[in-house]
Amino acid sequence: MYYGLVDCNNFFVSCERLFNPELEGKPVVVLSNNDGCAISRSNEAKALGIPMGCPAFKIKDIPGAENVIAISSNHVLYSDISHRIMSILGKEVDSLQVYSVDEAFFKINCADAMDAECECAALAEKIRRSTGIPVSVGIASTKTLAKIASHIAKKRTRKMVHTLLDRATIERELRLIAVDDVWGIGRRISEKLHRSGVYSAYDFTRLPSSFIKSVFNINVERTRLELLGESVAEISPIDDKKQSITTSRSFGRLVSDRVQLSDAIVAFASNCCKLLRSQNSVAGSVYVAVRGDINVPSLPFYSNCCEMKLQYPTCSTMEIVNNALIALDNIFKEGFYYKKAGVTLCGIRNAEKSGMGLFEAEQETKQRRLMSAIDSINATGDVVSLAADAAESRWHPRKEHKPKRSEVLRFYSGMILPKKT
DNA sequence: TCTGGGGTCCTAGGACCC
DNA sequence: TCTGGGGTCCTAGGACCC
Repeated sequence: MYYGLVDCNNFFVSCERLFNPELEGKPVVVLSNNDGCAISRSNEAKALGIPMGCPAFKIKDIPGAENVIAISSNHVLYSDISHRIMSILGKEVDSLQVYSVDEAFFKINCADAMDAECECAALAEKIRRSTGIPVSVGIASTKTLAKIASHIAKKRTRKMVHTLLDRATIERELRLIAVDDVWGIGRRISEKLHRSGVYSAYDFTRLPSSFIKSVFNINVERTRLELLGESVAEISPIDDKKQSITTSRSFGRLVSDRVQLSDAIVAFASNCCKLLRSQNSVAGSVYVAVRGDINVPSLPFYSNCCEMKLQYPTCSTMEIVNNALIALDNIFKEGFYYKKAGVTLCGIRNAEKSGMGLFEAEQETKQRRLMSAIDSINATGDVVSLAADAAESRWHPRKEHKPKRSEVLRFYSGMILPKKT
């Protein structure tokens, strides 16, 4: 049994190219919310040296990057295409684990590596043909090695599939890979590893287990075992329910007005509640955070947060919005300029097993009926953007590189994308 | 002018209980 | 006068991911 990882190539850019074939072969970046920074780059943009997360205003200063095409992100579109890809995968493979919007792990029950490679090549081709999105597949004996294999397919061999099973080959590859690039080793841990003279993934595998467990934690040791071919990260069972739900945004312009900030909090909290109800859950607390802009040294910086425990677990927009506004009152300070705010719902549990008293349960059921009626009325709208449009608030994010809506619709209606049921 | 948004998991330490 | 030890639960903060 092997592990496979399907990874969509330059996913957001590839999605945009579906609707605008003129973007093929050109350097393209997709920008984050508020057109802040690059969050997806075409191979041509990567070749120009535009790093991931590069602030949008710095891109034009990179030599050769004057003609880069920048596009405001459209996450609704990307999520739609992602669902289509995952549903194709779901029909073709065993035990699919959707890991992110553009990645999924699965099990391969082939007798030998050759068969596995053929099967995965057919799978990648099927996805490309039916969605137009190019993907890379990594095959290995553990999930961590499958990640490395798909990385090699993307960056080095430029083939759809790469298999990493032979022990000697694995060792050779691990010597070439920086420990920083291993899945599960982030900035902090790699800094610490560097201080111990560990730079390559291979060096990392040579460290004693006891050292890693005492200096780091069990997850880092698991990563080491996975690199050595011992599978300890299983395919997790599919559970779509979120344990926390966040809506947060950077604002288009700085906001100092309490009413505008409240507008944003109401919209964010409402959006969280809509998501909460869509997974049939209730929340135990609501957490509100606000912060200034650290990049404007001339203004005093302030950031704060406040969590409100709800009287009983609920999915009621009214209840949650009220508490979010109380939380905002607790932390709002007059005279400061705010760049970002967010609302998070915590203590999420199943609505049926929420452990409420009889009275609370009755109240909650009434609220839930009312809310589901409102949800069906609003089924087509987006609470966050509706509120923003109505108030024309300063906090509404900028999207100056948005493709014309008519173009997207025209492509969209003729496309392969699935109808939502 | 201008630097995203949304998640998960682990751990240390405090509170509390017996 | 004398002031333990161990278990469990919760939470804040840190680290990671895409």
